[in-house]
Parts: sequence; C-alpha cells; structure tokens
Amino acid sequence: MIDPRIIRERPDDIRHMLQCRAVDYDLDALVLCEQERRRHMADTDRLRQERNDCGRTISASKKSGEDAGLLIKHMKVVSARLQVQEIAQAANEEKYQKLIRSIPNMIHDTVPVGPDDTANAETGRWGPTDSKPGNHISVAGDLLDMERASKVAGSRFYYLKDGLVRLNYALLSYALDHLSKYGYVLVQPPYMINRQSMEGAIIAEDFEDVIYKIQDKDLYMIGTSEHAMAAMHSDEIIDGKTLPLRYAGVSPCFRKEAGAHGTDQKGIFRVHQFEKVEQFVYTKPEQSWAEHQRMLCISEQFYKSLEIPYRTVILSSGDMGKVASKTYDIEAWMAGQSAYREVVSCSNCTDYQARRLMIRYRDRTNDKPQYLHTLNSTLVATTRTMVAIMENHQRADGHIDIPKPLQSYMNLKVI
RNA sequence: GCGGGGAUCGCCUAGCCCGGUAGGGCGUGGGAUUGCUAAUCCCAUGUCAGCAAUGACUCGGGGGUUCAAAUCCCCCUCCCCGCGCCA
Repeated sequence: MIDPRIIRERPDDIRHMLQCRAVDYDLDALVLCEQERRRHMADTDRLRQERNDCGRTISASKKSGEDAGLLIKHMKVVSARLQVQEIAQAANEEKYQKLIRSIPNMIHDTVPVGPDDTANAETGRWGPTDSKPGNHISVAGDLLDMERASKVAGSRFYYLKDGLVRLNYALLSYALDHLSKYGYVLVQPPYMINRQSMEGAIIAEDFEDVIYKIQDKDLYMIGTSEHAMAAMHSDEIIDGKTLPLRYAGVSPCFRKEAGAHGTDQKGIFRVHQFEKVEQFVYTKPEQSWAEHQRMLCISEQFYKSLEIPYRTVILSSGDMGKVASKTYDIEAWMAGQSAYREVVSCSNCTDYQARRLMIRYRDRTNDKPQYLHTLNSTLVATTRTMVAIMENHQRADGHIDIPKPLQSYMNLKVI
C-alpha cells in the first residue's frame, strides 16, 4: 500500500507511475473516495463525542440521584444517528481499502521505463558463455522422470531421483550456510498461511494466478517463504535497535502458474512446486537501498561460487512486480539453451508491504512509530539452479560435475 | 476430538459476579540530584488525526442486548491443564 498522503499531495506522481507500469487504474475514483472518507471520519467523530459527553452526564446525574430520563431520551437519538453514520462510513471504508490496496508501489528513479523485459537494463556480467550440446532434460536422463509425474499429478510436476535429490538438498544446506555466514537468522515458516497474511505480501489479482487455496479453510499455500516472512512481524512495532532483521527463509514453494500456458513447458524450469532459500530483510527506510545492493551481492557470490555464469539486470517498469519499487534479476547462463534465464529476483518493496501488514519500528519509547522497509531476494530456487548446474557442468560422457562447494554436502563429485 | 480454565496498553496484574472516563507494578525513554556507578525523586510511556488545544479509537476477533459493554449473551480464533488419537 502506498502512503495515502501521496494521493492528496502528489496525484500526478501516481498517474506517472501507473503509466510507466502500463496499469489501468481509475485514480479519480480513489481521490473522490478518499475525500469522502475524511468527511465520514469527521462526522463520525463528532457524533461519538456527543454520545460520550452525554453518557458521562447520565452517569454523573445517576450518581447524584437525579432523574436522567430526559438525558437518556436524547442519547437514544444520538445513538441512532451514530448507527446510521457508522454504516455509511463502513461502506466507504471498504471501498477505499479495496481501491488503495490495488494501487501498485511507487517506482524508484533508477528503474528503466518500458513495457516489458525488452526494456530491462543489464548492469553486469560474470563468467564465460559457451554453448553446450545438452539441455537439462537430456543431461538429467534417468535422474528426472516427468512422464510418471504427469501421470500422477499433472503437468509441471516432477520426480527427482538419486543424484538430483542429493543435489537439491545440498543446494539448500549450502545456501543456508552461505546466509548464516552473513548473519542471517534461519527460518522455516508455515507452508500455509491465512488470507489476511497473504494479502499483506501480494496484491489481490495475483491470488488467482499463483496461489493455491486449501478447500474449506482460510489457508493458502505459500508461493515463497517471502509471504510467510513478511507477515511474521505484522501488527508489530519493532525496536529500532534490532534492525535490520535479516532472515534466511527455507521452504517449498507452490505456484499455480495459471498465466503461463505454453511457456517453459519442458523440464523443471517452471514447475508447480520447488524448494527455495530466500533472503528477507526488514530495514529502516534510510538503510534499504544499501541493503538492496548487499542482498544482490550476496546472491551473486553464491552463483560465482557454483561457477554458474550470469548477468544482472534491472527490471523495467513494465516487467516489475506490483509490490516492488525496484527489482534486480540475476539471469544464469543456460549453456544447453544458449540463453540467460532468471534464477534470482531481488526486490526492495520499500514501505509497501509494511503498510499493508502494519509493521513499524521506533528507536525510543516515546517516538512516533514509523513504517519500515521490506526487501526480498532469492538466494536459490533449487529447480532452476539445478537446471543451470546440469547445463553448464555437463560432461561429454553424460555425467555432471558437482561444483566444489556442494561436494562435501553430497559426498559426491560427479553424478 | 472431548471436558475444564484462560486471552486487559512491551511484560506482570486489578477491574468482570453487581454495565457508566481501564487503575497499579515492572521495564523502557527523558530530566533532577549526588565524585563515578548505584540508589532516590519528578515527568513520559497503547493507536490514529492535529503545529497545538483537543478529539476519536483501544481490553484476542466478529455479532447481539442496552441510552451506555473490558463487564451481560452468542459465534469464532488462539493459549494452558486433563483425557483420547497420532508421525
């Protein structure tokens, strides 16, 4: 949620943002609704004050033994008017919340403006980019069984076997150790969370396309541990001395991929379920942009250590997610496809999630609480990184070289 | 799943039976004072709007009764104790 003051003070900035994101949104409706909201609040306040004053008078006159009949009669009238007013206000409030919560986040100045990924701005490259003969499906061979998975669960599911199972778990263990080294607290979150929590982390329209719901329960499967970790401190005021809070979330991720018909159909690059280690950080506003760089750097170190060539890009205004103010992607070189493909997404969501989830901080007892900033970045989504390892580290004999840092986690050098 | 007991402003707690401005302690912040520390004393300390004076909201959540609900009634969530089941 954006700061409502922007609606009043700088509506043109919002219009500009909406245009950059190519989002269709009726801002005038919100501006009107927000004006009504303030009027409703004032009206309700006035009536409540009258009711409270009257109640106090009744109480006092009863204590002194006087007849309060007339006062009670008057209070009945006030209460009735208040009830009507409160209903009107509630209706307005619901409309307002719906409108304001569907506005995307404001965009940072350094984000390139453009309609889609063709406008993304490359910011760096690492490693060689030679082509190799096998894509990950052919390299995996018997270690990956897509056919039986589709029989049992449907498309975009998979059975991993032997070496790939070990590789999957080795990546997770190594990733957790990597983040521990940088002072992150390891977190294994709930894999299902309630609607209110989910709505704090994502925008309503994304529910339909990515989130699985548990039937007959107010529970949703997390699409990433980010969702559970953003909501972890909801409705809290955090002691500023403890910031930044750096969490390494590890969890399975479940995604409907409803909007992705036909794309990345083959293999395990785009699937309904995978494991991920995620960086999630709460910072003070003035620290968040430095933290954003730090998180990207930590993820880059990880891919360098695995000898996976990559490039970094800033997502353009049209390609970026709605809650992010700025997003870097790391795209790994997939030697079997001779293409860079996304493996990491590193976003500063500024105060957008914090406002939705009411997460604030203050440095001293009597200070006014302030919204903090939340950031998230993939460290490793195991399926995609396994694709990168298989394609880049494939050998002529059909085996796969295991990157050095993973060897001790697997007790294997080759699979 | 069944029975019983709970949820109050960071923590602890009073208030609930008997409806009428949510009180105290600890902790925390600021200040005073004394060589230092400690101790002591004063002020502040739930949230929101406001420059402020003020005002509104707030007793796990949602309904209801009432002129008026922390308090009475109903539903839900979570926690504790006992029993049952269980990786």
